[in-house]
Amino acid sequence: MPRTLPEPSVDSFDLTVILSALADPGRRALMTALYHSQEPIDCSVLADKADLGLSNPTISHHYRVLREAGLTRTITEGRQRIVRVRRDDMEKRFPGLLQAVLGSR
Amino acid sequence: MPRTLPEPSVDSFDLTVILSALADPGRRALMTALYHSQEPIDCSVLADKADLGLSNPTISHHYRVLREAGLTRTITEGRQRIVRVRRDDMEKRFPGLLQAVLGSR
DNA sequence: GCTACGATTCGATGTACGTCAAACAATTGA
DNA sequence: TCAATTGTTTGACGTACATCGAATCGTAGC
Repeated sequence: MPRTLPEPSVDSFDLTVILSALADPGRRALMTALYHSQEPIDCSVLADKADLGLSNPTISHHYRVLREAGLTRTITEGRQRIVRVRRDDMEKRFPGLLQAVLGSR
Repeated sequence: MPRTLPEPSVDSFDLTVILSALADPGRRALMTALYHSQEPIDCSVLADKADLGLSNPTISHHYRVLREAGLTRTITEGRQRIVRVRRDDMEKRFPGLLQAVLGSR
């Protein structure tokens, strides 16, 4: 059965944690691809699309950092992981931030 | 005679550097106070206003990081340093970013 | 059950960063 | 010229973090 991986509530979003998450180029590449894809997407597909030169453990680590910051929601689907941007929550808490960081080009 | 301390041109702004600079709570406190003060302000006055519990060397280091990221402009005025936010440059390069990060308070 | 597969966790390693005390530099005023 | 003031640089220390290989976990399909 599908389940949602642990994530923070909107109220506990921490700007320091969020900016630290977005400061890393690899994580920002993932977020940019995810942000522009609109649809939820398979983690490995997204990783291919972002085309980082990183190992699977490292990419998995980055997904965890993004999720635990509150930027993404991850749902298990069999052996896959489906990830999406938490647009509404981010917009509610830090309006305009994602657009400003990821929106350019 | 007053002089402007070294700073990057708008074209060489690096989002990774900028987000890393803003990710630190102390630097963000300085930036928030500076952002809301509108006027250029003396560095030590700003540091008092931000009320960080940090030593002078550390605060000086943070000012340098902010300046070298392109977030601030610093001008020497005798023994003082006058610092201001590079609003126009930031708005041109990353529109909405400062407002999203510093505006909420 | 057993095997293959996708993804995470563990352990280790190198590097970057925040922090401070001490030393240094530059300016002001006597 | 000298001393006080203001801010920076240097050097050191501890911690946090990005990264990878190897081991582990959970699911799918036989």
